[in-house]
Amino acid sequence: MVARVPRRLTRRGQRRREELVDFAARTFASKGYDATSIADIVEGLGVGKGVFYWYFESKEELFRQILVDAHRDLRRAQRFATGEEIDPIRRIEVGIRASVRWLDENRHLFALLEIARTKERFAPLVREGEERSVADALPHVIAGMEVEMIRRADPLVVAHAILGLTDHMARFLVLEGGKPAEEAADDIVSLCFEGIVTPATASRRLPRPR
Amino acid sequence: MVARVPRRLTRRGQRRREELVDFAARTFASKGYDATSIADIVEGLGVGKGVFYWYFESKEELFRQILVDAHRDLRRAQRFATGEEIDPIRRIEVGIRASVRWLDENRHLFALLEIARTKERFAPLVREGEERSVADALPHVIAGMEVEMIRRADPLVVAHAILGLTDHMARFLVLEGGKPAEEAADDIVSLCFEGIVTPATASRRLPRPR
Amino acid sequence: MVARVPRRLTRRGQRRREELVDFAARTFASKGYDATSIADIVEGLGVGKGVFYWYFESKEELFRQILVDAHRDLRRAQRFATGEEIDPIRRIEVGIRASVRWLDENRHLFALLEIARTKERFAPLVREGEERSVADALPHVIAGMEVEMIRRADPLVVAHAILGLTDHMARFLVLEGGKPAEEAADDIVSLCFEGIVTPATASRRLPRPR
Amino acid sequence: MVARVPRRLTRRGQRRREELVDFAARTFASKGYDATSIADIVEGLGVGKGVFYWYFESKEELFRQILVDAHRDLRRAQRFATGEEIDPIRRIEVGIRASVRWLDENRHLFALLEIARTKERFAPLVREGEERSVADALPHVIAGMEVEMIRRADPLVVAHAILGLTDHMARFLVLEGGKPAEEAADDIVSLCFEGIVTPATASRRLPRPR
DNA sequence: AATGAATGAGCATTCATTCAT
DNA sequence: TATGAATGAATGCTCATTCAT
Repeated sequence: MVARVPRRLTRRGQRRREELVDFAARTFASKGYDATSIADIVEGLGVGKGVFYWYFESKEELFRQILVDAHRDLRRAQRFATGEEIDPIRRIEVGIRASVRWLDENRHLFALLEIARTKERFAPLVREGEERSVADALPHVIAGMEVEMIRRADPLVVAHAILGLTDHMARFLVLEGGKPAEEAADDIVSLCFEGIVTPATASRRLPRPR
Repeated sequence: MVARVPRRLTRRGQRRREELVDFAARTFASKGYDATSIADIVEGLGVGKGVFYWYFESKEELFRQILVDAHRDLRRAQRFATGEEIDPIRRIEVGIRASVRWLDENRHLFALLEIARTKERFAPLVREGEERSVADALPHVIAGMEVEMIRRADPLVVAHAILGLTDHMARFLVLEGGKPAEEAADDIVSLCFEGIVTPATASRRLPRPR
Repeated sequence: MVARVPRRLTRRGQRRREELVDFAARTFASKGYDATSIADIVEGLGVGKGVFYWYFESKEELFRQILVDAHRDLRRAQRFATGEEIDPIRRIEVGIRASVRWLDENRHLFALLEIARTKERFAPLVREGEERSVADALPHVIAGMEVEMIRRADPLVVAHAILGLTDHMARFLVLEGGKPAEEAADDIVSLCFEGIVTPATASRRLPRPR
Repeated sequence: MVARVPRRLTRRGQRRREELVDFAARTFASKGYDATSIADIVEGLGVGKGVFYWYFESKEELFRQILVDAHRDLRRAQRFATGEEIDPIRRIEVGIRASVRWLDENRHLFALLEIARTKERFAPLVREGEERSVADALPHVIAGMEVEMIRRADPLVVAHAILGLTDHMARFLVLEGGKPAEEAADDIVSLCFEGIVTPATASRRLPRPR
């Protein structure tokens, strides 16, 4: 009921806690949030039920924790990758590549985000994380427009498109299609920067049909 | 549990059944699959619990039913729209527009698909529907490549990219952003066909970084 | 979570509900509120756990229900008894006698009230019931003072004293001491109306000691 | 579980123990016995759980301890007050005053007694304490009867009536009504010794109604 | 076709108590 | 003496499904 003081943990306690977080994340990812019971988690680790509640206030809190950690980790990966680039297009590109690599290496967390997105209780958290990623990319998009490298349009829309396409194609190519992350990233970068039509076609845009 | 013969229904029975399907769909969409109980559904309609099990074998069967219907409906909308076009690019474009319109008009079903995608039990169904939509689009993409209107690449990848971008941007622009469907469709079509970089940049692709 | 519509019950349902209320009341009275589990109640009646929640929203709601019913019943008994009396002293007397009789006949409810009084959640309910009983007696006390039959003092204090003494002595004499209700009532009436000192002593009150 | 030898405590240990008893008493009084967990107590004092079980065998033992201590303390207060009086009526009066004062100054213990009275496990303890208080008062009541100061009646009944009235009115006037203890004691003494009817009425007792 | 009633396994959570350090 | 960690039975409550009428 009352917000609890975060426990002071011994080294042993910290290890336990991490064990719980990791195992729970994988279980949530494979069975879904509702279908995963606390019993599943503690039995999977061979510990008593009380252990769970020694480390977490509730199932919900743990899930939230996992989400926040995942987002922080993804963002860290993106930032680390883009750290040294100057060229705005290049920055975006390495961002995409870092994302695909992370999604490949943390498939279960990727799945978790999808799950969370569909739960009213967790959706805001996911959206918030997404907005932060978009916000990270936004300056590069704007910079790209200023130097006429990126077509002038609503930069927010463009940034979102990049993220959405990366997400969707990473799932399709890497997770479902089994393509190596590096190659999938090539495809995604291509799609983003070259578009899907030939230059000749791109310039002869027709009036809105219907 | 023996597989049950689908009931032959009177006209009144059919109306009842539709009522159940529609109300359930909306409830599933707003509360989620697990959080929606059979009681929620029957109480919401002011009928007894027996009614539900008269028309459906289980909660799962109902949900499956809803999903299949939704996909059939979406596909019908897409097909109807593209019916008269010849130009492959144009066919794709009207397909996108039809999709966005449908997602706008059937927001709850859109939400439902997202939910289903994250449940192991229903994911194959959604994926199957998606594959069918991709398959519908594929010939147009291939045709576009043959007449050099679409850049030569794996047509499956291209088709998937179009669908993924449409989905993602429709959610962001229409559902979350409140943009009118028609304008959102303009944006999406633009993104698909013009890409996000200026023509000058598009041609000077750099080597893969890192 | 949401306040539930009271169920429409069939005759069979009503009987079940009463069975539950009665059995629960007796169990609560003998084991206490916390020590009585829902399992105790349903197992005692040989029914499934769901039955309980078909009729009641929660353990707390049931307990509250029982308390309110008990108070209503007690008050009804008191009112019925005093109905025809005119003399204010006499009205009070028959009220006392009716209370003792009720407490004797509903020992388990008596115990329940004591239990409820000590639970923060239920105490207001009990206090409220008590206040109502006091309010019922108050006019008689005031009338008695006006005709110089009752010593002039704060009538609220006097009314409370009568109730408190009745309660306490009924428990001591009837429940713990096994005295017949009628005789216990005699004692209580005596104590109330004759006080405990001889008339000679009563008039020579000394100054406050210390 | 073997009965444990009471620990021999260092001075520091004794202080710790008292701290626990006092804090626990206040917590039990405000939240109730069942609702108070060992965790509440040790966390409230900022110590580990082991501490509790170092000083007490169980939650129940601690509660029992508190009850016994409370009774001893109350009785000591009563005895101290009546110590010098000779007049039996006066002895009773100072006893009442001492009780009210103690209840006022130890509100949480008062509440505790009420709680304990409703728990089968602890009720005998409370009853025992009460009987002891009654036994303390009994000789004064008998003496009062012998010198014709107190109406001849069952002295046990009279003694119980005094205690019951004191308890009930102290709660109503002091705890719930906020009246100063001294004034409340005046009221209670009045009620006890003067009764509630006028002398004229007291003598014309009517036959038992009904 | 439909209703109210019933079932019982399953779930998240609590907590007195014990244990290793 | 004291701590953090662990145990596991018990609890209130939910819910898909079945049944009698």
